[in-house]
Amino acid sequence: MTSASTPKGERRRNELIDAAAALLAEGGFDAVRHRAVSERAGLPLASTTYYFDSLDELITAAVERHGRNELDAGARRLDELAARHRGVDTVVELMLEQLLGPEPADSAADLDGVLLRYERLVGTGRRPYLRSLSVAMSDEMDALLLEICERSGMPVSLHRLKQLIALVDGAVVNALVEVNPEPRAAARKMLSEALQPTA
Amino acid sequence: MTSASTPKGERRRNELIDAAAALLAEGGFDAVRHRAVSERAGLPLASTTYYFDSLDELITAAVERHGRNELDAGARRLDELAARHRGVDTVVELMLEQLLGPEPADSAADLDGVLLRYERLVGTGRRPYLRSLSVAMSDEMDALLLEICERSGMPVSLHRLKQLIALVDGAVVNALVEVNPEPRAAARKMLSEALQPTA
DNA sequence: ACCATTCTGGTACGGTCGTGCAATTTATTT
DNA sequence: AAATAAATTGCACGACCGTACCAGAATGGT
Repeated sequence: MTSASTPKGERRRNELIDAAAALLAEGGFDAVRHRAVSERAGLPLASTTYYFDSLDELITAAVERHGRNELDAGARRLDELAARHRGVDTVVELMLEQLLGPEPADSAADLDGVLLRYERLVGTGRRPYLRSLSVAMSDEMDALLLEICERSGMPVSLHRLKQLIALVDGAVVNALVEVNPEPRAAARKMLSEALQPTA
Repeated sequence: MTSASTPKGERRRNELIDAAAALLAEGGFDAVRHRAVSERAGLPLASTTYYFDSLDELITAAVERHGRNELDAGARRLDELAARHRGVDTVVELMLEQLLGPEPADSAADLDGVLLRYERLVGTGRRPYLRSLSVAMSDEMDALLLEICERSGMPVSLHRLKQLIALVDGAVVNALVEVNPEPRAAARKMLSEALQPTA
């Protein structure tokens, strides 16, 4: 069964997705297992196979939930963003917050969070069933970023935006291998330089 | 035992690394397993645990072998590269060849090859034991690319080079999620625009 | 009341995995 | 050739995995 039909069933199914999304955020794709999800949700193992035809489907739901949470948080931030001129540094910070999530106090936690976004990108390469979902979420992210720039008096074309995103993503994946990885700082530097009026 | 002490042992250990590197290139990190490696090398299962203390050590050796092969091939290409002025398009192609490997005729094979490079980058995030190795290989790659630009009459600073690499890497990881992924084409476009004298 | 459908959860099967270890083969020394 | 040491390997243990199965409980329509 791929979807529940009673309200209670729907609630349980939902709890499983929440648990799966949390595991995904903490340990990546490999952490999303039937047993781990069911234990986390406090539900029996068999409930995971009852509500999801396969593990792939469960993972898909977890990716969607996690992405949706992030995009919603981004949209909320955007709602509170007044339209006014902003300096480069501020815009950079807003974009990073959107692309990498809000910066946690613990820098190790930041690494984990950042890691997942890029595991999702690369992991989609070996998981074709995630493609359409990933594409849709990327498009939403693009729209959010466009709006941020717009409202900050620094409008950019979609084309230019994709350059900037590539710059951030590239900076991050390269920073991930460093002995002391600070992907956010690396991305900040790249983005800041690229947005500077001119050098 | 982490290293063999007889010539024959050294040879066998070497065959295991070759097999592991091949599996890595074909199926990513998850494909490097004791049993798969031993079968591929035509050696008994226990030989993998005899020559390598753990799977991590075997994976490390495979990553090193694979990276070394690629860097050596790059160095060989560089040796045959005469110093003379080249157009942007040509330099772009040379850089992509270095960063993503030579373009195979089969575009599906290209995807596999490209995927691995980025699995390695992101995978290093969750495999700290690969960090120092990955850093060293990245540095070698930087040197190779610097030299390519130099010999093509288009010298760049290390700082600028890192921007260009980030651009390529970012374009690739974003292209990986597309319904019809053409990471090389996406990277080519980005890089070409960035190197254009000015628009 | 009934019954069909939906849901629940305990359990087990067949599989892959990393790894430890005793036995065996091979090499070296006496 | 015998004794000793080193290198090699067959094998199995325990863990974890996805998933199928099925008896029973809850639910909702009649």
